[in-house]
Amino acid sequence: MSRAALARTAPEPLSKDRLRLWLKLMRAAGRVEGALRERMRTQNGTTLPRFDVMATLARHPDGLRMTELSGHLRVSAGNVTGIVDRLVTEGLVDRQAVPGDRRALRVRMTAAGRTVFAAQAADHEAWVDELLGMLGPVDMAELAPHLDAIAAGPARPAQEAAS
Amino acid sequence: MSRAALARTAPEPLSKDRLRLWLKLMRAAGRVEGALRERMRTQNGTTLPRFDVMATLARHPDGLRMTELSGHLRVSAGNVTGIVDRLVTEGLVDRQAVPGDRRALRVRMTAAGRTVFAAQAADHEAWVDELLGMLGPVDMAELAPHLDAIAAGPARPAQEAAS
DNA sequence: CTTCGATAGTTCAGGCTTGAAATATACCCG
DNA sequence: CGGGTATATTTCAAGCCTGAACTATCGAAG
Repeated sequence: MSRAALARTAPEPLSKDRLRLWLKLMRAAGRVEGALRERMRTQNGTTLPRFDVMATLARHPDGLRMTELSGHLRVSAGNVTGIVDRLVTEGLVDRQAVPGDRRALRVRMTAAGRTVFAAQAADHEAWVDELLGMLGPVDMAELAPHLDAIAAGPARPAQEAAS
Repeated sequence: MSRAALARTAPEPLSKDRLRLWLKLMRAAGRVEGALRERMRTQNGTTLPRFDVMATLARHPDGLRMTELSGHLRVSAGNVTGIVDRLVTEGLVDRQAVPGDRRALRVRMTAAGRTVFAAQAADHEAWVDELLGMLGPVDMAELAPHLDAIAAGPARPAQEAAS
């Protein structure tokens, strides 16, 4: 078998391939993210993390607690505190007490925030459309499941995976 | 049929699809990067950026100038200054004058750096192999060209590019 | 030789990010 | 009720990262 023969001369090329693929994945994500960050900064005077918070809040008109925000964005709670602080200073977002729980705060977009976000989101979508313009529907259909699989993490050793 | 009908009510779903794909790409890269960062920190006492610098220097035994390092890593020159400073403090790397040019510095791994890096690189490869373990050769062959295309950036329409 | 634009590197302010410690409040159990 | 554990949020130190300003040197053109 060529598989076995290959294995004899090159014992484990697969892990090297995965390393190379990881490099490609990083470069692809980095390129798009870098371009988006730079445009957000120069053309919209904001940052990607701020925009991400706004985008999350836009999908939740009733607001989210800090913890929920941190969960949706997959960043640390302490980080969200700082970003929301800045958005509050800019008047795009506000924090309100949560009736039943004096520990918690609900973050919501202000009216000004909604207006500003609408413009930013339109630009953002156009930029992504441009930056990923080389991908047609077929390409995306091919990519998406793999990316989802990577994001879902390695398949667990049999027994636990069964759930 | 339903395709055409859909297109009539939703004229441009493609940019939304690209947005969704960008989200998936970010999540995939973020998941792997986060896992690698955490393991690098807890198990190797280092960081991904330091590791990246070491990995680049490992491929260039004669060393690289700061500018070359910054170019290979695609990060700003100021950033590289800080990371190399820390690696110098740790004794993993050193800076030497470049004979013909008194502005430039050549950064090279020390003997200690090579030893430390060898262990880190082995762990790193194993972790990537695990984190991307759900991808077989066929999956990677499918992914790679798309990722390269994204990293290469949008193809410019020939005419406009000229202006 | 002098001047002047280009290049190598550092420094700096501002912002993002994490993990850990600190606060304050909630909830549960006896 | 009281104590103990868990949760929500903030604070902090350390590090990463960028873009811009700054210093020093180079190289070429007079």
